[in-house]
Amino acid sequence: MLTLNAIRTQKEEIITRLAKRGKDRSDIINEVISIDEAKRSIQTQLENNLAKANTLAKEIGDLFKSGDKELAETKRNESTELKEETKSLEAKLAELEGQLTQKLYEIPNAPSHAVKTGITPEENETVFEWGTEPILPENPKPHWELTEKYDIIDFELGNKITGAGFPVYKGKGARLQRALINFFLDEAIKAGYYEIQPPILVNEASGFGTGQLPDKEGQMYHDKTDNLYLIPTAEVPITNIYRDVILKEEELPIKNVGYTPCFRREAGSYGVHVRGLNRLHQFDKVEIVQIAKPEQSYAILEEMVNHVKGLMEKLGLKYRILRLCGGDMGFASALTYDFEAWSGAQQRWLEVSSTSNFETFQANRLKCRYKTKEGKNELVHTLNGSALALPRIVACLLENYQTTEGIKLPECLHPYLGFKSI
RNA sequence: GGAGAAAUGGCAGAGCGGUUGAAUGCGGCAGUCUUGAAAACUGUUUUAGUGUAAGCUAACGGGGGUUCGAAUCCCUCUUUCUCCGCCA
Repeated sequence: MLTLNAIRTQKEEIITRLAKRGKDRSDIINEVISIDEAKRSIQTQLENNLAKANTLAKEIGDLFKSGDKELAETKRNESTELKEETKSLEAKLAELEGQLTQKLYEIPNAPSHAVKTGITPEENETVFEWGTEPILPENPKPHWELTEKYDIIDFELGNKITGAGFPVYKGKGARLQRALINFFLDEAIKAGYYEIQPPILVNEASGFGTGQLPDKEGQMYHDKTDNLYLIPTAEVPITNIYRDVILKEEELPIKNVGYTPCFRREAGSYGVHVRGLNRLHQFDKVEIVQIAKPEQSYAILEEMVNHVKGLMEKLGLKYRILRLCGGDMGFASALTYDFEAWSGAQQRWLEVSSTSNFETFQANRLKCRYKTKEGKNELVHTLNGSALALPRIVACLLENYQTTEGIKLPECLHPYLGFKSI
């Protein structure tokens, strides 16, 4: 969430930046400010009361010791009265605090200055393109036909075991998954990332920390017995490592990478565009996460984008990079680049990575700070990106590398695969 | 799953109803000494809110209660440890 301090001191700027999401939020910002003012005034009264009560308590203690029972009794009554008042102030304060956090939770992150105002995906800006249209045989097959033809991914079997959106990878299909995961992890490690294998079930506090809760409750699978959530992305457990942590300045930036399965309920998605691997309930993803000092975070975002570019180019997949417009960005993001790979047989772009700077939005919820050289604690910036999400990469690899003699997979994967083609 | 014990500052570890935001030790930081370092000595060393500031307030796992007053008593939740059972 946005910091109260930012809302108080840079109100106009925040309103301007929020407007990039295509909706005016000045009302809610003003509400926050007025609730905060009311809250602070109550708080001052309450603290004065408590100070009085503390003094009285000390006096009473002394009076009892010196044996002046009568005066002690008088003061005791005085203190009891004071307590009534304190209770009602506490109740008011709690209520205002509740309102305040409620409002703060409703406000999305303020988009960075580089972000274009807009609402729909059509308004995203293409900032980079690479690669050429793959040369395919006559009547190229979409991946869901190829997976069936070569018997490498079985959607029907997944239906039987679990349900739609949970495919079974078989034989070379399973090995391709494993190869991609290892390839992505190794590339990240070469780039200086530290590998983490986190839990894939997280508690409520972690869901709040990265912003999935309270809003996107319905997007996650929830185990009610133990009140745990299946992660929609490794971002959740990996970023939550730093919840309630004060880092040393020299530790930053922290670069972590982790492979996890990801689970998304995808409530409300349907239609041809979700066929095959295009949209799944369970999929594999390698995620890169960085924790940075504010002044370095945008340079780091570029570095992360370059890392993903390198992966796409080694895989030889035609792709483009979009800078999302305000309205298409996630709730917590200040700036997001989406990578889309070209799917030769479907003749459409598929999103394969989303790389974002959250600035202090997550850090504020996480209470993740670092101690500056001057000894002050300041919120860090958090960033993350998919590097990469597997299913659509697999779809594009299968489609774009299909030939009449089989699917000839790119060279960078050969050492990981143990074979060259399917 | 059953039985028991515990949770205090960066760490270790006192305190068990009234100058205890918290003894003591270690660690960290600054200084004295030294050519430099070590040792020794001296000082300092949590976070958040509020206020121009002095200050005030809150926090001893979380939440609630008793009391004029709680780290200290009571309830509850969570976590950790030990023993037993089960088990990849």
